[in-house]
Amino acid sequence: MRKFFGLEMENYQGDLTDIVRASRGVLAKSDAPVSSWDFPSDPVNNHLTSSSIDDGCREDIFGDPFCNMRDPLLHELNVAGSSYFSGSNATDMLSSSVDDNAVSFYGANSSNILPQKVFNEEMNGSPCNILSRIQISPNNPTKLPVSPCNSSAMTVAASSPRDFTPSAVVSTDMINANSSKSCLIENTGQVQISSPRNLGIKRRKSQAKKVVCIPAPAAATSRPSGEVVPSDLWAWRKYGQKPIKGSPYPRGYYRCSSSKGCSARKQVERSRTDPNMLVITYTSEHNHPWPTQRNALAGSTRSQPPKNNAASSKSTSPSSQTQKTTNTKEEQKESSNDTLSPTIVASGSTTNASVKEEIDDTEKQLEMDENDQFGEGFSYRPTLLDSNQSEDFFSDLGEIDPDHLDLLFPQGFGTGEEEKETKNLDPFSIFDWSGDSNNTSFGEAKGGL
DNA sequence: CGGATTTGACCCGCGC
DNA sequence: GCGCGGGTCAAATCCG
Repeated sequence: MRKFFGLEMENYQGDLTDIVRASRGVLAKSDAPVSSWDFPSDPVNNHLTSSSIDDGCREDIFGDPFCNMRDPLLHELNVAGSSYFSGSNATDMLSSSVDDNAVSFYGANSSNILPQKVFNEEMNGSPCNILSRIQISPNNPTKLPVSPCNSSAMTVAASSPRDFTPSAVVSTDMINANSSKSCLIENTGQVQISSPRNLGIKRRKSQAKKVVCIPAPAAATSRPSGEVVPSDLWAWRKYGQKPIKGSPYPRGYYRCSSSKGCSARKQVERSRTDPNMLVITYTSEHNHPWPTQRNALAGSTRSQPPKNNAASSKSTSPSSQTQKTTNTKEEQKESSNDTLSPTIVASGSTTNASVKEEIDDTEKQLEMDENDQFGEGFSYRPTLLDSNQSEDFFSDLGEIDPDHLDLLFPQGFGTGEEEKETKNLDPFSIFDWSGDSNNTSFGEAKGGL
């Protein structure tokens, strides 16, 4: 990353201050040598201190309205992010005690830590998964299964759905390594948002944005088909796609289809430098409760991408033309599946640097402050965990079809009650991954929920 | 048939 | 004022 950062610094030098404002974690990156690409021999020493990590969440200092929010999605991401390190750099995590949950999880059995090389493999775009290589210890309930798939490793630090609390913290260094350089690039992308032009856009939008950088569920180069992306609770409908200047990858535009009239939107695009990374930008907010039955109102997400030639032939976008037959299709499919990878890099509500939120200015900040968190603000509802709704939600989670879980965790994680418990640990379909065409489709997973 | 996806067209803000 | 680029709309199409 150092190397990476050097490059980025050159590219975005003038916007460093913006980076600082946007995310201390990102800022820290400039000083943190940790990188998935240029990993220090002694990651522990080179990583941020745990204190910095803990403070990392104090983005409220920077006016982060999301800092206190409990977004299941973000928690999911958050936890996942931690999990990623379990396989890649767990040692570092343990030493830094980044997250209580993570610690409890990892601390229980550090022997399962994957070698650094595994991490490196992952970060180098190897389609295969750390998770598949992680051994799940039946004797260690806290250690969660790993999903077979993709670049993201994932484990859940929480031992139960209710453990998805803000306490779960992803360190910025975790983010660094976790997010890979592409993610960092996207972080610098934040800087771009801070550019005059982007300021204008923000002004126009007059909305806060939350950016999440996650490993792409499917590498543009390797996954024939069947890749499945874990999803958040919301149903999203794609309403547009545009080629983005300077990026070989198009950006997909989604709006919430969980409820009509919901203004929540998100943008999904691949990192321009690392197709394995996806950048999801959330804008606006949900104006409705969490769907207890995900996609109850939404139609099915297409489990199969449209025939390539059909869409490709129609494509007239110059920049995306070539992508159509390669990355674009996969990306779209990923996007349609709510592109939320378990290895999401960070959580705005807990700490992190990779999830960033942007507020135009103090005025915007005030706007956010004035907004009811459940109304105008991002509705990544904090109430989820303490409301009846949340209970409903989790109860619904308990309805996950065991068959699906079997598909997800063919290796199993023990037997009997323990196994059942494990199944409940994936309320957000975090482990709903499929590495082959015989996938447990997203749609199926949704049905399970 | 309802809902999602695709994609060209349109709108808007910004820089020159 | 014009062009560029990002964001959105909406008709056509696809899919279960």
